[in-house]
Amino acid sequence: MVLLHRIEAKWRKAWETAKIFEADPDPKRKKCFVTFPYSYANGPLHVGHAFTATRVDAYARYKRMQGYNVLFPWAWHWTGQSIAGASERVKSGDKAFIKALREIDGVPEQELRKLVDPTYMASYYTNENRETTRRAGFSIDWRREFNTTSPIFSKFIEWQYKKLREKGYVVKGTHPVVWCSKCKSPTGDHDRQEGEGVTPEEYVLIKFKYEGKYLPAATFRPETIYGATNIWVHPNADYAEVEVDGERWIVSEKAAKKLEEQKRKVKTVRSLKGKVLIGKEVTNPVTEEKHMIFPAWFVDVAHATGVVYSVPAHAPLDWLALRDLKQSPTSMKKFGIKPQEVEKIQPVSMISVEGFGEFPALEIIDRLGVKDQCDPRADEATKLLYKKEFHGGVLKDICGKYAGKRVQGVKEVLINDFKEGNIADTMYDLPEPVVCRCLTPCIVKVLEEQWFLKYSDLKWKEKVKEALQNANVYPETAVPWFLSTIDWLKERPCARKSGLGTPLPWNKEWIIDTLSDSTIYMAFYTIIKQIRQRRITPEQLTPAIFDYIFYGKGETEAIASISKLDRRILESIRNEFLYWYPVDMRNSGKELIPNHLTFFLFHHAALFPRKLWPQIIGANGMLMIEGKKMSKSKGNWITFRNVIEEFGADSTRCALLLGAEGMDDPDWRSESVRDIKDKLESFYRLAEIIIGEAENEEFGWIEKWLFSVLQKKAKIVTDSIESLKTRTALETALFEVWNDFRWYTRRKGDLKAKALREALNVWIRLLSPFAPHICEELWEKVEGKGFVSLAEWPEYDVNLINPLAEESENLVKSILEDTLSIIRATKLTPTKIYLYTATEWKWEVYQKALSTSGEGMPISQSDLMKTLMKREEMKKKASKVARFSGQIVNEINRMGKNRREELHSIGPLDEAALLLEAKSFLERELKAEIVVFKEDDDHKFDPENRARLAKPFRPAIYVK
RNA sequence: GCGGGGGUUGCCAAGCAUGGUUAAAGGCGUAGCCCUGAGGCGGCUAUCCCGCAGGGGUUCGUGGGUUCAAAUCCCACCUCCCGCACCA
Repeated sequence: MVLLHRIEAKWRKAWETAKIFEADPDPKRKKCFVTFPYSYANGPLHVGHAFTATRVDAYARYKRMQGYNVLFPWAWHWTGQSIAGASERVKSGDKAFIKALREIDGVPEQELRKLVDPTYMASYYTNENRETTRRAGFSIDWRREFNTTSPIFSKFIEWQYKKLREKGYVVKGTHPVVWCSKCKSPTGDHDRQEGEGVTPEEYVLIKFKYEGKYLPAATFRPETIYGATNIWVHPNADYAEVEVDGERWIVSEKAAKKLEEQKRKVKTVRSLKGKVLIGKEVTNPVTEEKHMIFPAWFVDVAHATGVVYSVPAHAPLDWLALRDLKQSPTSMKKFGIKPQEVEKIQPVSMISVEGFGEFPALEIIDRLGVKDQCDPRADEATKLLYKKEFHGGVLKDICGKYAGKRVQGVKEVLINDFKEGNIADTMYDLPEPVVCRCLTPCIVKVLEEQWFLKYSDLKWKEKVKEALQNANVYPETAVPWFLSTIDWLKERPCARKSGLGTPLPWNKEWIIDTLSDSTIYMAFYTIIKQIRQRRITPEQLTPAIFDYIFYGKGETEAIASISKLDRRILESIRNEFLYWYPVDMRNSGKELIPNHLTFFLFHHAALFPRKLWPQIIGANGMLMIEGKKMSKSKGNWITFRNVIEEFGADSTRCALLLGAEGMDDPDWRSESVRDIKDKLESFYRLAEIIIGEAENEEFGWIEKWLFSVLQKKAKIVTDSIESLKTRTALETALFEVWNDFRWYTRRKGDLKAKALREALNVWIRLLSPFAPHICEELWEKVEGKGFVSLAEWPEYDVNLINPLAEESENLVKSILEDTLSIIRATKLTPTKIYLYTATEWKWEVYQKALSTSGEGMPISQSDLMKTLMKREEMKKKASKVARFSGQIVNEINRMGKNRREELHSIGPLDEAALLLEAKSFLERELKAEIVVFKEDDDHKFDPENRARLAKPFRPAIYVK
């Protein structure tokens, strides 16, 4: 462990001193620009960040070794309200929060009290996390670091917004939000004490006419108005007559207050109790029928208007309430209702739905056995029927112009028609209570003068889809998710009134939404270095300058003089942008697909020409901790810093990458990190031995074999990293290659060949994107000069592929395995093992069979025989040939085409020679004498008559 | 509800887009042996079941189907996880 830490510190320093990760434009080299979504500076980096970032770094390092001029920059996200919120919690002395800071984040006491200042908090974590990032060994160009509240960055964001507005992508409008009247701000999910996931719902209010006024009854099912039979109000609740936008409405008092928050002009005229309304009549604005107002205790005045209309045929609660009412004539008298008024009310059927008769509500009540309106199953019945009728319902003849239409299809149309005819209005409300963390019940507020990004714009969406198609997405399974997100996105509010960030350029009291800071900021990385080096001030960064840099717009000379900039500087910045852009690879957690990554595409599509759109987009799973989701409250929060200190950077990086790829969620287990650490240490020791022992120039079969399989492994690693399959890549580079080295060592019996050291040289390079420090140290030992970080990536070399060598080793391996299997099955302890290699004519038959089945069609034994019998020598032993060909036809047919071609191209093996070569190895392994015969050797020892079982690639065995 | 991704041999996890070389990579764990003063590390062997000859049998969520051949293709079902907006 000490060793690993020492190595890591050494190379971290060496890289920084040599500045090898600082990337400047170089027209002679291909470039590669990779980015990681900057982390939010309200806490320490955790192992989840580490997983995603390590994937980016491994890719960056791999590309750099391939000769690309790689730029991997890093920055810090300070904007938004989380940091403000967090320091607020410190200020207010939130005990649990402070405890977490102290114990999980490891904030020292003297720093803790300074965190009441949000800017201080952001810079505190930025410093912490920068150090963590350094220790992780990420190959970052630090000259381009910035945070998102810097004045220069703000200028860039302002430019972005001006452009978007010019293109009509930023629009003004209103928007309903869950609102806390005490905090005077929207109450997001994380700010809630109660009501997680609850969003404002739009209710349709059917305006029943009542004495020159309106009684607006709230519903989600306005189509049922054709089945209305009466109105329900709560007799004991408080209602009010109010003036709403010039009309007289009667709604609950609570509803009146809510409407005020929803951009309506509301003036209370008088208060009244619900019972005042009972027994009165209203007019159905659609059917012009008269309905009486009845009392109902299920009506909740805290919900929408506190007025509902009754559709007993299709709404279980309405039917139940009506039935309850009919059964208690006394209560009706109390309200002055004649029992016959209730008696005469019959359900009106107006939706036909499969599986139900005239009155679905009645049927479903029977089926579920609902007792009365207080029975909790009443709710279940309502939901069930609603779903049924919505998806499968058709409106009946009494439904006017909507008759015969499906409920699902006609609903929107009907609502619009009703609104236009002043039959209906709408209001927002919360379907379930929401309580703010400050314990205030929330309401819905319609925010005015809200600014929106018009993600609903169909032309924009089309362009984004092009951008998506233009990019390679890894894994590909993420594509449908992107597509559905693009389709689903609507107007999105893009400015808030609180938190850190850039004010809207045309309305400074609004602050630009934090997610807009992360859409095209990669372009900023390409220019910040020079802006800083040239000491350009924020004031100089006018929109015209950005237009020039990003679009090449305008006369260089003129633009330069207005901003008091040297023309050459301006050109140089423009060129640097053009050199690095587009983004070649951006990778993030999959949870950012529905927001950040899609917005990233939206804004690029809107602001940049096609050739500057992103090239590769990667998404990965969410890190789990010992099988559970990481969360501070569960206490399984693991910081990146801590694991680096405990296990070392290389072990951490490898353990993370070996966890998962694609969109699978990797699992962090401390046990497996320890294993990886041991593995790396043991790899290090093995490498040292190989380096130390290399002395001779041998390059025999086994060396050829090693280099051949190494090529294949290099190819797998290369192809895998290329498509961001980092797990496969590392698994191959570490374990699979290791197994090849093991087999070599075992076969060879020593580590003295210089060729082995050459192979190690390749191995170190294959591993270095993943475990860069340890590989750097070994590179120094094996190569003596330069950085492995800049060494040439081992490309697959087809000239080193040696099928014959591989097949020879396969032969030795399978002899060893088969013999062991025989020993196991027979429980013999052999003293002598006889091997019999197949005779020549069998090889001829075998080759013939391989070649005639070349086209991938199965061969038949009879066809094979026909071909073979053309030759006299074969005819002479026709029965033997027939028996043998029968044995191999199936086996060959079952091979893939490639395998057949490969075996055919190798031709007959000199198995006897190969086995003699491997004799001492086999004797060592099997602890018995090995004797090799040819099948047709007349002097062979073959008491069990096994020799005749020999087949090509499969010598017969006799164990004694 | 809508949308997305999964269910593989003790565990983690490949394979599935291009069906056959797959009882199914690799890692971990477990057992035996070797190495070592001991431990760790390392090496070998085994690890679905059966087997005194390299073999046989039964497997890849469940149930059907296509095919000479299916973990891989088709259909239905069961089941787990994730996202759903003013939060980053």
